[in-house]
Amino acid sequence: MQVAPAREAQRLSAHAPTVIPIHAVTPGSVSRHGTPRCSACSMRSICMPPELSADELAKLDAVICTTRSVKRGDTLYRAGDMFQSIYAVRVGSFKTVLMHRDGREQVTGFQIAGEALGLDGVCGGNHNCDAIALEDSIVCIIPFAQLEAICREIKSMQHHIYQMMSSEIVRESSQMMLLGTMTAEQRVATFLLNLSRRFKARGFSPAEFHLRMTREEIGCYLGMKLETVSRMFSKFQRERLVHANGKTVHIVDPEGLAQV
Amino acid sequence: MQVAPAREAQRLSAHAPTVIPIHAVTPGSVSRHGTPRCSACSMRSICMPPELSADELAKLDAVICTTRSVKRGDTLYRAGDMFQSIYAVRVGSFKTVLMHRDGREQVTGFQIAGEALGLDGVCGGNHNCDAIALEDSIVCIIPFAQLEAICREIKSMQHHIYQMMSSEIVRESSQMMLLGTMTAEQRVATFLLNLSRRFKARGFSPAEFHLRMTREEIGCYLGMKLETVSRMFSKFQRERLVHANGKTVHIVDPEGLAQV
DNA sequence: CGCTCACTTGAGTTTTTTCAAGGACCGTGG
DNA sequence: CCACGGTCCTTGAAAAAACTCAAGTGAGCG
Repeated sequence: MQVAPAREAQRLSAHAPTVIPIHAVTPGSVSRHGTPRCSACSMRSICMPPELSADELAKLDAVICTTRSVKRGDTLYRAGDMFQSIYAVRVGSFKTVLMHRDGREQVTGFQIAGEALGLDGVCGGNHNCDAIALEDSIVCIIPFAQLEAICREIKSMQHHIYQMMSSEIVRESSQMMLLGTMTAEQRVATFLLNLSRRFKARGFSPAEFHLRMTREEIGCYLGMKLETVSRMFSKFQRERLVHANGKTVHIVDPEGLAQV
Repeated sequence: MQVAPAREAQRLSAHAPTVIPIHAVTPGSVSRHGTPRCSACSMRSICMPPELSADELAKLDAVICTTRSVKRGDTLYRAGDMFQSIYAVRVGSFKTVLMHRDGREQVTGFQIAGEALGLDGVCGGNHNCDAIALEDSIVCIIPFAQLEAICREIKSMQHHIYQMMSSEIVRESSQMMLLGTMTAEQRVATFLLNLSRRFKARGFSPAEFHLRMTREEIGCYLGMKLETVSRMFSKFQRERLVHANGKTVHIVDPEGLAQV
């Protein structure tokens, strides 16, 4: 079920754990990652506030000067690691996993291109969860101390960072509602529609996409067992709401799915 | 079960939805709320970074110049209200409630004295949930635009606000883990221990306290029905872990509770 | 003093999990 | 090119957990 990474990276690049102003990404631009400068980055409209001057962009370029590749299955950071930077996913996708002492695991989010990682590390100075690449991925490294300095100078950047963090709070609230009040069926439907919406917002098909995560990871995110996730996929298939073949998903009837 | 508000307000004043540096509050100081100036506020050590100069405090005083009383059951703000300020609970306690179109409700947090409210409003410019007082309460009003201005000047304030927001992200992650992976028994145990810890951090008894929320609100926060909450309380009572009489809770065996 | 609201408890039902088995797909190496 | 091993996915049947419905109790308030 693992398809060519380059194409897949693009397909999946439209989550929204930390809400950032979202624009379509022209296909092809995502994989062009030789330029670590924000001023030349095709994803700038996704990561950054829109109203930056050339002068302000230059300041950003001076700070965000490195990227990092993370192979599928490798960690970008682990819980307990010292916090120094936040990250913007440039290519690929990640999951963040919170681990309890007794071994219980909770996937707290899936992040794709244009989305932020590591905001949980600001408090306490250590990362709070593991960030693991779901496929070969590339992130921009944004040293937080320097970002703070920029935010003291550029009002719109300051506000943007506050908005990013607030968006993450809101996203997590929604996920709490999902976990606290929805049936297994509703959770899976909501999950698929959320993915769909994010893909659409990036200019990809909202109806057909590939999942980079396993049924187990989905279950771990939605608070249910992998078998239950699988049963819900089968149920939606019987009801002609979704056509799923392994990790390939085709949403046939989005309205029907929303009414589940 | 509603006891004299003044005493109760103090008892409950030790949650930690948005983690803020926590110190004991000397009894009596909380209800002395005629002074809306941070420089003279007995809770400053809870709300503010410790290393502020007199000059910096003066700037804060100029901004945080109003408080607001909210009667039990009244809303501090509602979902959809325009966002202008964040709030610090000075006296009393609140719940934040997220409502789905179909009527489903999720309590996303309980906030007590010294804790922040409204950070979810930064993104989008509107509040995202309802904040409802669990008892007669008083909040400090902190206009966010002015707070941002201060943060551009005072580095430690800037970092403090980032930490507050990050703490809220971390708190919500933990709640997702609770909702996603724990049994009803574990959820209630975790809830009680969390309350206990927060009370203790404020100088109140970690072993004995009053709940300001109903079983239904607890259930709504923990993703279960009120009957299930009640059964867990009874179970803990039978097992001599907790002695509960209505809203009065006595934690008899914290270690045992932690091992549930 | 009576009413209402919150809480407790029991019995039966529903949902989800657990355990188990089998099948599909992928990458590897012969 | 094909066989093989591992991982992932699907499905069924039984068990466990939580919910629903229902009844009854107790405490605070007007």
